[in-house]
Amino acid sequence: MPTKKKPQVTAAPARRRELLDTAAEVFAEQGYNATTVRKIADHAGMLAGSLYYHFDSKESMLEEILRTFLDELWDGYDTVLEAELGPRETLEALVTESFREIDRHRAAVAIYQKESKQLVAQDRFVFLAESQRKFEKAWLSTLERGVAAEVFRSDLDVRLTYRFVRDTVWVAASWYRPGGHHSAEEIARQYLSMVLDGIAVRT
Amino acid sequence: MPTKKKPQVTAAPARRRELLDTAAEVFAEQGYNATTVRKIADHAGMLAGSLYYHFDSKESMLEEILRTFLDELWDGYDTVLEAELGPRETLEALVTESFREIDRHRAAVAIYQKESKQLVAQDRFVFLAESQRKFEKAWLSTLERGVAAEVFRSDLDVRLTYRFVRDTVWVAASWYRPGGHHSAEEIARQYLSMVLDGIAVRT
DNA sequence: GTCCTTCCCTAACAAGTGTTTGGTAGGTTA
DNA sequence: TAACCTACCAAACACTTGTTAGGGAAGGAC
Repeated sequence: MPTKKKPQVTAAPARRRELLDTAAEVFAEQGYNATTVRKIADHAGMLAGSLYYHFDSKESMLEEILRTFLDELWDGYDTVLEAELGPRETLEALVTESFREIDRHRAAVAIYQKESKQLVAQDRFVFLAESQRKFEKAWLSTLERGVAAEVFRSDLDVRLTYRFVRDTVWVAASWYRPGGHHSAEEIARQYLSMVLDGIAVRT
Repeated sequence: MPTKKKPQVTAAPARRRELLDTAAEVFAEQGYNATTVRKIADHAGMLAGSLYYHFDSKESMLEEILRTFLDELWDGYDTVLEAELGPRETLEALVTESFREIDRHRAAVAIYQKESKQLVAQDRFVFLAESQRKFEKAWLSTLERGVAAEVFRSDLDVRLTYRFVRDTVWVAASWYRPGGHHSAEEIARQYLSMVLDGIAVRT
């Protein structure tokens, strides 16, 4: 009774990565639901059925794309958090790191932004919810530390501030294009300047 | 040769409005493509085919939802712009007006945010592109006036600032729920405070 | 009563969906 | 040469999709 053999997930999946990249591109551009496996196959220069040699399902492609992105994101975030910088420096580092991730995983970030809300309800995507909780905890505690240390304003609702900073950073993925006018670091610098000091002239 | 009669679009469409509201709700929650006409019909307590007594197609529902929203949005925006306030007061009024629209058209705004990018390519949704141009012009000129009048900082990229303010405001629709902790005006006030003066303590 | 309009249902349609099955060309190994 | 593995194709599958055609119940107009 020979079980069907699939290519090793753990082994070096050169072609697999290629296909995931093109899939991510199409998902980001057209939306997950509007993307048919035939469109993905078209972009990859093959037929729809051939994708199933590499992947179990369309959904498993999406899962792998998001997992890969979040794994790398948390690599960066954890490094920042373990450095135990001051609140303001932590915020600056987190924002900068976020823009670097947008630079590296533009498509995955766009997909995450658009689809995560509907995906978290599904069992196979619970890891999205876990990531969100961890994310919120990291940011909220940084903001609260800053308020306690009197480097961030205390007259603002912290949760509102959190959503403000979070959204401000990540929506950039919807218009950011690598190789554009500004580098990720330059955008991070200006964003930080706006978030920290505002856009009004100081009087 | 009797042409098929559809209910008058111009006449008072009480039921029509109801159906559009529920459709908008489902579109916003599940995404346009993931929403089937059967789901909409379910939420409205009827069968899928019955929707076609009121509407030509699923797409025409979406169009009417977005058109209605944008019409009301520009009613508010035009009123603000015609008042010819100073740049800072204009920005404050535009932001406040935006949050009021989010309060009134939460579902439509969420749909707009998620789908407009893919819709503008279609002929029947060109009005989205026109609105976007008008929108960008209104905001950019306000920001530029502010820089010239030295009420907004001149060391920031104006286009970046534009996207910053724009996104900052509209993504709120993704988490805002009417009847929550803060009113639309209260959120607008705090957002404006952050955008204008930043979240850092002034030293 | 009859007629007409409004609003919905029943039942089906064709097109498109994700997925499966069996096959096969080409390279590698024995 | 023979056996085998990789990566794909060809063709179909069951199901869901948006949409349509015909019918009928309720109620007001005449």
